[in-house]
Formats: sequence, C-alpha cells, structure tokens
Amino acid sequence: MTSSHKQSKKQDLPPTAWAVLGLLSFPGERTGYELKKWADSSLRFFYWSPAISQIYAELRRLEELGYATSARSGPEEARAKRRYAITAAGREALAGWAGDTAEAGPPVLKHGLLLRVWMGHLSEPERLRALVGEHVERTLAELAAVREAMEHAAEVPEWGFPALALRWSERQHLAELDLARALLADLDDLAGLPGVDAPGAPEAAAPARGAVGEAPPAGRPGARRP
Amino acid sequence: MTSSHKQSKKQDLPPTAWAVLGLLSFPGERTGYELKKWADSSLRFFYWSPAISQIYAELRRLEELGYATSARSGPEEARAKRRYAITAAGREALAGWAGDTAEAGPPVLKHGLLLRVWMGHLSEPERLRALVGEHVERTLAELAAVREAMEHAAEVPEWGFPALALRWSERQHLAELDLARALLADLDDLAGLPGVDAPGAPEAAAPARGAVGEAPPAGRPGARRP
DNA sequence: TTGCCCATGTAATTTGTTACATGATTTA
DNA sequence: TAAATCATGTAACAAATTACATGGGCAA
Repeated sequence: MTSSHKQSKKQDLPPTAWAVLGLLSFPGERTGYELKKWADSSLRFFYWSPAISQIYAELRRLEELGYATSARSGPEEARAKRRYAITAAGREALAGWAGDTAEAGPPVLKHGLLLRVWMGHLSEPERLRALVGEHVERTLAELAAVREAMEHAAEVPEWGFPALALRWSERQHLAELDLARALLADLDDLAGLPGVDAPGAPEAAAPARGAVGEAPPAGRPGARRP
Repeated sequence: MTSSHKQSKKQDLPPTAWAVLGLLSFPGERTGYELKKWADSSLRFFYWSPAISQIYAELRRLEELGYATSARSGPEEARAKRRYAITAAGREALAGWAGDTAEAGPPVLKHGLLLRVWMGHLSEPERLRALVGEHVERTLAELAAVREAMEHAAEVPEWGFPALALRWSERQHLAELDLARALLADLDDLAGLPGVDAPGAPEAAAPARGAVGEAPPAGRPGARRP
C-alpha cells in the first residue's frame, strides 16, 4: 500500500468534499443522512448544503483517500447503514486546506434580485418594488431560521465556532435587509418620484459608514429627470 | 422546417442564458467578446461572469430559440465576427422571466472564509485572524473595482439601473467589511482575550440596526473560558 | 395499511470550467 | 515585426442536480 494507490492528486478536492469532511471533524460518528440534515441547519446559511446523493459520493471518495472510515451496522448485505468518522490523515489534510491562504478565494454571490434590478428597464416600477418586497420576506424567513439554528448551537458548549458562523450569518441577513431598504429608496429616486409614495418607514437612512471611504452621503445617483 | 423545430421547452433556461440575454437588452449590437468584457465589469459584482466559451454557447442557444439574431461581418468563412441583437420575442420572454415571482429564488452565497471559521477548531487562532485579514484586503480591492465601474456607468445616461445595481454592490462590500470587523471581535472573545490586542480602530461598532429584531447588543456569545 | 421518516445508492442530465486551436487586427 | 488584444469556437472534463430504485421502522 505504498506505491500507486489512487491518491493521484492529494490536496485538490472540490470545496464540497472539504465541507463534508468538516462536518465529520466534529466529535461523533454519523451517517450521510444525518450529515445532510446537519448541513441544512448550519452550512447552508453561509456556504451551501449539497444534495444527499452528492454527500454519499463525497463520503465514498473521502474513504478512498483514507480521510474517513466507515463502520456498517445492521444488515451485512448491500446498502447497510454506515456511520462515518474522520481519520488522523483526514484531520491533517483538512487543517492544511482550512489554513491555506491560496485556497481561499473570494466569496461567491449570485443575487437574482440584483440581476433583475440591473435590467430594470424591462419591468414596471411596481413589479420591481414587489420583487424587492419578496426578497425582504425571504430574508426575514431566513433570519428566523438562522436564529433558530443559533439556539440549537448554543446548547452544545464545543460549538463555539459554528455559533460564531451563525452570528455572522445573522448579521449578514440584517445587512441584507438594510441593503434592500436603501435599494428601494434608490428605486424611488430613479423613478422620479422623490420620497412621495413611501408607505412606512420615515427615512431611516445612515446605511454602512466605514473607515474606508465614506459611502456617498449626499446626492442620490439617478434623480435625473428632464 | 416548421413542425417540430427544437424549441421543446420555451421558458425554462438556465439563469446564465437570461443574464446574457439581459446584456443584449441594452441598446446596440455586440459580439460575444464584448459581452464578456462587459459582464466582467458589471454582472460579476452581484451575479456572475460566465466563461467566454459559455457565452458563445448561450448566444447560439438564444439564436436557435429566436430570442436573438446575429449578423456576421468580415470574412464570409467560418468563425466570422458576429454581432448579436435581441429580438422582440427575446425581449418579451426576458421581461416575463425578470418579473416572474416564482423564478426568483434566494441569493446564493458561498463564503469560503465562513466555512473555515465554522471549522475554526482546526486552525490556530492567528491563522484564522490572518484569513479574515486577507478577506478584508480582497474586499477592499473589489470595492475599488466597483467604484471604478460606477464611474463608467455614470457616463451613460440610460444606465440608470446598472448604476443602481453597482451602488447596491458598493454598499454590500462596505457591509462585508463591517461583518469582518465584527467577526474579528467575536474571534477575540472566543479566544478568551477580551479586547486587548485590537490594533487600530477605536470600537467603531453599531453595525446593522433594524426595525426587525435588534442584533444582540450586549453580551458576546463565546467568552466562556474555564 | 397507508404514509412518513430513515437510509443508501444509481443513472441521466445539465451546467459550467479549462485547455486547446485558429486567425485577424492593432499597437509598440 | 513581435506582442497584445480582438474574436470564435471545439473538446474533454468536473461538479452538481434531479429522478429513480429500494427497503426498513414507526405512527396515525
């Protein structure tokens, strides 16, 4: 078991494989099914929750690489229940990946709402505003889900880092709500109706000031009516 | 060539196809190459910039569907320069997609840094802080790129909506910087060193207040040292 | 006894990437 | 005249999804 096993390219797995291995890096053994449920209430808030079929595929790959082991229980036949655990090699590889500066790229954001705003000339102004409203609704629902997950995470003391990640996600969703409010205001400006039909909130502005470069405080961008 | 052409499923294209069609929805005809460059300085900030080879593929598909037309110029031979334009059918379909409430899902975010923080037990605290620092650097660079793109967008009067999207992106990046600052503070707390080695900024807090549910103001989460 | 949750997997397909091939036009 | 940029495409592959197949255990 020395020469040319299968480990062709050691440190070059897709992010999903590392994410699954990360799930395994917490104490305890679990099944693919359990991993999926856990991902649904943690990773999905700031990263991604793979399809269950992909989790099984990654688990097999990780085992082939020697990064995980499995013990089957129940029927000795095919499709027996398998509980997976990380190996020492797996832990080491994962730690290497997690700390690798080159590996960590920029965050990936695909924001469907903004794509629609960008081509806003195709929609009625009202439709656009409605889309933003739906986005706010979805964000509120997500925020509630994050907070629920936070309660679970708070129960277990060794989940300090997962709790941190969830706190980040909570703030991120709050920021998303602020961005939506500002977007709505800009949309009004561009439509040429300055501040008339705003239904609720009385101009709660002051968005994201930073030590970096102050966000253009005066003078909205559009507002060019002939 | 009338009966069963190829348009099997009318309104069911991948988001990338719609994005490319969206690029085409602005006045003027352009080549795939030009589309790619434009996407690199607009769509990529809040959505995504497809590979050039995929742009060509999508353009061919859009033409097959009758959503775009192309006129070749230069050599009549193969691989002639092609300028694409949207058709009336294309514009209609795109408008339908853009306004469709069911079509617009939640934004997709894959944040590699947070994935690493989530499994922070695998890294040295210093490494983790360094990763956050790099993220801040990247974000600042992106922010500068957004601002440069905004200058270009400001030149052309009919780019009101693209300008809005860029403004959103600018604020989004500023929010990301705030989130990184808060994350760093939480990391310090969890490490047990409360607020000592903060190098620069004198506690510029007050992140995202919202009418929704105030972000836990007092009492940090971790801070449980034995 | 029907339906739901647990649990694992295969197959087909879509989406998207990188690497490669080719050549024209512009700029230094 | 060499290099960069413009410009279009093909081929091979990777990543990930959906749909499907299978079956045990448990609760209404």
